[in-house]
Formats: sequence, structure tokens, C-alpha cells
Amino acid sequence: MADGTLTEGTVLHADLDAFYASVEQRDDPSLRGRPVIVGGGVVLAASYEAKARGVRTAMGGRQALQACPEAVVVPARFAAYTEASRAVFEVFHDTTPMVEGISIDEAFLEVGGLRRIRGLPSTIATQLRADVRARVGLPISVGVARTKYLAKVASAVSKPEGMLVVPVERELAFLHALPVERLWGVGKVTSAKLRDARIVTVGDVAEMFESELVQLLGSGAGRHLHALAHNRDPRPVQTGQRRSSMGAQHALGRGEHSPAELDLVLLTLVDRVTRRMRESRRTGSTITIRLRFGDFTRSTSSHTLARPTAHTVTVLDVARRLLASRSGAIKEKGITLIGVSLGSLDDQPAQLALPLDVTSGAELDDVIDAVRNKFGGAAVRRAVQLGETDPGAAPHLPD
DNA sequence: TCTGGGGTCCTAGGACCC
DNA sequence: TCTGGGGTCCTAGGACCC
Repeated sequence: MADGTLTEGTVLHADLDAFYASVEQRDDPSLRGRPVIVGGGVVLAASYEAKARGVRTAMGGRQALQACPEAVVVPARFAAYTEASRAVFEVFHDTTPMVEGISIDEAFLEVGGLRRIRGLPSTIATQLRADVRARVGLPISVGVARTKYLAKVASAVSKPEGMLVVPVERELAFLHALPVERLWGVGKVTSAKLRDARIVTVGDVAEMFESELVQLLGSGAGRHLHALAHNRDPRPVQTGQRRSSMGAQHALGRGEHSPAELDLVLLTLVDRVTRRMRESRRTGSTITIRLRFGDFTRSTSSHTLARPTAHTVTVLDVARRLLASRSGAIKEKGITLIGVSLGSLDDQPAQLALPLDVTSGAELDDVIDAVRNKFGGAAVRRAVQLGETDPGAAPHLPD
């Protein structure tokens, strides 16, 4: 760069700070400056005041209150977080068209093409933080670097409410000083394996041969970590990424749960997922149920349909059979969580034109005839039209 | 003091196909 | 009587992320 001795990367990683807790503090001034915990059973989010006293995300609620008895515990308001996220992403999109959302509260932004109109990446990042604060009222941290991964590390290091630019010339020095746990993909298990092998910093990882890491961690994780430790991360910021599965889950209390109760939970979950899918005009063909048992072990079972669907009854039927296939384990160990998800997502609105699963043209004709006889030709045309333009709006037929 | 509610990606074996 | 190499899909489980 002509106007500085150090070169700026063009990838921004923007990450809202203590997102859920910050929304609560924004909406209720009495919570500002105080330790706030969102969620009861486990901590979904903790404000920085609470984090300073040792409260961590995913911690048990009672443990959190032991660490910080003066904390204010508030229930989660997911609708408010979704709305806040939407508003923040609007600011992102006003900053650059190249936005890749990663989760409800973070995104990558490519700003390399904006130099002439908006200035250096660091200038854009500063403006972005001010804009989010002014327009949405939330604190956000931003990392600036040449690669996505490094930008993400930089934003994490800069928290809370900070900003960190890692100049290209200083990438490796910055990276190698960090603990291995900062590497994307190093969690509890991998961290323990690495530490057993006396690999403590990213620099330690960088000194190893790729083959050694592969031997230690398997080929996928080994190669991945080796690349990250050398800051090799060629992935560009990509817009238009679509989710590949959609699901819903529900934690059950310990103790007995009758089959009727489990079936009701299952129905509620299936209804939630399929409704969301119809709203976003997606269908899916692989149905997975996820269970957690009383001893905290887990299992999943899945079934793939011949054709994708978003039809409640079709999915429910499969989910019921999958659940029934695990009834032995449920009886034996007790059940504490049920989840349902649909994968292999697809856009197939035609499949939803009629919310009935038919497997042949003849069956489809029978259905259409039945509808025509009962409701008249106008109803058929309207259903088909709705199905083509907005599958989620296709009316369900009465029994 | 036990433990939300979403997601992604990887591995590995078996079935099946050419 | 012996029997390769490669590919894809499905299922189950595990690690990890926010």
C-alpha cells in the first residue's frame, strides 16, 4: 500500500459481543453495567460483567449463579435476537455487497474492492462498528486480516468492543504466539491430544510436519490444522451460502416420559421444522432424529426418502418410526432430549403444490379429482397457483 | 449443579453400480 | 475358481462451532 509501511488485508470478521446479553441490556436499561445471564438451565449468553466473574456460555445455571450470585437471570427472547441480527446484517450489506453470514451474530465482509469509495479496510471497519452502534445499539468487534481465519482470530482477540488489524507482514508472528485452542476446529478433544504431545502454541503446530499431525489427529483435522497454522486459508468470502439442514430440538426433564408425551414433543418439533421449511421454500429428503439419554449418551438415526418433502405428516410418519426403533434404549436409560432435522435440502416447490404425498401421476390425478369434486375447479386452480408461486401458502386439505 | 437450541464437517463401513 | 479398482449413496457416530 502506498500510504503506509504495513499492508492491510481486506477481509473483515464482524462479531457481536455477548450478543443475546447485549440485546437484553440494550432493551432494558436497568440491566446495563450489571452481570446478566440469558437462559435458565444453561447459560445461553453472559454479559461481560458476568464473564468477568467466571460465568461462561453453556455453563449449568446453578454453577453460574455460584460464580456470580448477583447476576440477573433473564429468559431468552429469540424473536428479539433474530430481529437484532437482521438489523445488523442490514448494516453489513450497506457496507459491502460481499457479506458471508456465519451465524446469527457474525459474518465475514470482503472490502477489497471498496478502497476508492470507502477507504482502507481499517477505516471501513471503524465506520462499521460506529454504524452498528448507532443504528442497532449493539457493541461489535471487528478483525481485519488477509484471510478469513485470521480475521476471525483477530476479532476474538480484540473483544470486547474492539478492533484489531493484523498487517500482512505480521501475520505469522501474531498467529504463532497464540494457544492452540485458538485454531478453528480445536475443541476439547483435539486440545487434549495436542497438549499430551506437548503442542501448546500455534507456533508449535507450525513446526510439525503435516504427516505428524495427520498421524495424531486423522487426515482431515491434521491437514486442516497444518494449513491454518501456516495461515493458509484460501477460502474467499462467499455470498449466497445456503443452509444444508434445518432442525429443531427440545430438552426434556429427567424422569419418566410417557409415550404419549414423547409423541406430542415429536409432533411439535416436526411441525416447527416443516413449517420453517415451507416458509423458506425448501424441502429435504433425509430425516434425522437425535436423542440424548439419561446417562448423557447420544444417538442419531436417519432415513432418506425417495423424494424431498416439507410435508408435516410425511416427516412425522418417518420420525415416529425412527423414534420407535430406539424405544429399547429409551426405556432402559431414560430420555432427556429429542431433536428432528431435515437434511439434503432442495428447492422443489412443485413437490409442495399439493400437501399430499403421491407417488404416481395416477394417484395425483385421483387427488385432484377428489379436490375438484369436493371444492370445485376454482379451488384446484388456486391450490396449484399458490403451490407454484408460494408453496408455503398452499392450503392444507381438510380430512 | 448436571447440561439450550441451533448448526457444520469428517470418518467409516456396507450396499450397490460399473 | 477366483475375484480389481473406483465411484456414489446411505447410515451412525463424533468433534466442533455459536
